[in-house]
Amino acid sequence: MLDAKLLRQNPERIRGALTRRNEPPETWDLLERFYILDGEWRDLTTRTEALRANRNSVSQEVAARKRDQLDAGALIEEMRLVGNQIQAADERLRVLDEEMNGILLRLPNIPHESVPYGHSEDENPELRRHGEIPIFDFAPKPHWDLGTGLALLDFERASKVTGSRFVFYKGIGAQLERALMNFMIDVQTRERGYMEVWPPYLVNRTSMVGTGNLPKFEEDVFRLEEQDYFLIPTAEVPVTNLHRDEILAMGDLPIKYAGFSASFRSEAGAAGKDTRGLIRLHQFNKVELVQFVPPESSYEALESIMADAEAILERLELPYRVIEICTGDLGFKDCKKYDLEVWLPSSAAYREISSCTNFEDFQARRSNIRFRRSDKSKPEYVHTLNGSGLALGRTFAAILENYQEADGSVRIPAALQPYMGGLTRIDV
RNA sequence: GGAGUGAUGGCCGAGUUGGUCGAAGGCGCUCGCCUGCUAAGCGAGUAUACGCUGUAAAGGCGUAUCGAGGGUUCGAAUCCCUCUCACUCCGCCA
Repeated sequence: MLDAKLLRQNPERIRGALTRRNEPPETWDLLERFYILDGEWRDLTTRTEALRANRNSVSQEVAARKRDQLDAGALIEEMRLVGNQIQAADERLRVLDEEMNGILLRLPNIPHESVPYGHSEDENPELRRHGEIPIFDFAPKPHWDLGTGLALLDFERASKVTGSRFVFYKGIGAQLERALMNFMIDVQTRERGYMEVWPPYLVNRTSMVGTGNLPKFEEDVFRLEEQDYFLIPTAEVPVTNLHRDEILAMGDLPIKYAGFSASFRSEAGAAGKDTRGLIRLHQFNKVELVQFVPPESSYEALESIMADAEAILERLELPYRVIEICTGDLGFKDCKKYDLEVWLPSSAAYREISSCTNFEDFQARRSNIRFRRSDKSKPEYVHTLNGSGLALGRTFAAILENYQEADGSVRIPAALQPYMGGLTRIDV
């Protein structure tokens, strides 16, 4: 969330951000509403605190008189009235507070000045491409055909057991998914300085609010009926919340975690989109990279986190491109974001496989994650970042499609072979 | 799931016949002194947020915070209620 002080002191900056982001009128209404509430809140706070100060000093007086065996009845009576006024004011302040906080939690982040202006995803600039797009002398099959043909994937039974948008990985398929997990985690922990974490898959509401997944996007996630717990939509949520309400030492930073988890998305509103295959499931696996850094180095960290994700694609020798997200396509909590998109031959298109984001202090402020430069200095908010490194399901799909052969068999990328017991190809 | 105990400042730990408690004491930390080095010793300091005021910085005044929320009271760390979490024992379970 944004700093309430910033809203007060620099309304033009906030309005500029909303303009650049192409925010709908509702967001503007929220902002104007905030200013109205804030005026009343500050006025009432000042007056209430004066009443409190008065009551505190008179109460001392009461204590003194009682000690001296003097009558304090008049003072007590007077303070009873003051107490009533305070109570009424508190009531109103609580209401104001709640609504203001609700607004703050719903106002989007301010895009970094370097983010290109644009209205929608169509205006996201492509920064660069890597790898050779494979040329097939046959019609490349989609991964779901390859996967079911090789008995690696079973969508039919998954929809019997659970429902649509779920999958069973089986046999070599399950092994491949597990190999991807180990490969990705190993690269990030052994070569790129991340600490491995395996987080809870359920989190409480406070954690979801902390990362910015709530209150605005409740329809996108799964919630337990009997308890206010949510299935994590990404490991970003539990891993970022690891340090909620903590004050870190400068020497601890940067903190870098690579977390493996299943991710759960309700995909509300995605009816009809990507209905086949591994691209859009209610549950998928992902290795997520999360960093906590001092503010001055967060943009450097964004570049490095992207490089960490790219390392996986490069080692798997998958063709991909990098795009930068323009202001109009930026997520609610993002300051700046890059997407990595992998080539999928069956659709002859690049598809998102990783997204690397700098949130600056947006999440840190919500979840109260701070650090001290030295023992004497005041706590400051850290900057948080994350990036997928990578989404396993989409990587699985990309391998099947890019490494397929005319007969429907699939070669195993060299980097993965040690994780597959030396297997070099999956034969029909 | 049943029974019980507890939650105080960076840490430990007093305080529970309500008032002089933002909170004793110790440890840690910071600065200064002392000191061949180290250790020890001496002195001072050491929470956060918000509001008002104000500045080049600072500061000043006030309010709130003793797990969270609510209540009683002129006044609550201290009394009452609800919740959360931790620990112990029993049961169950991977």
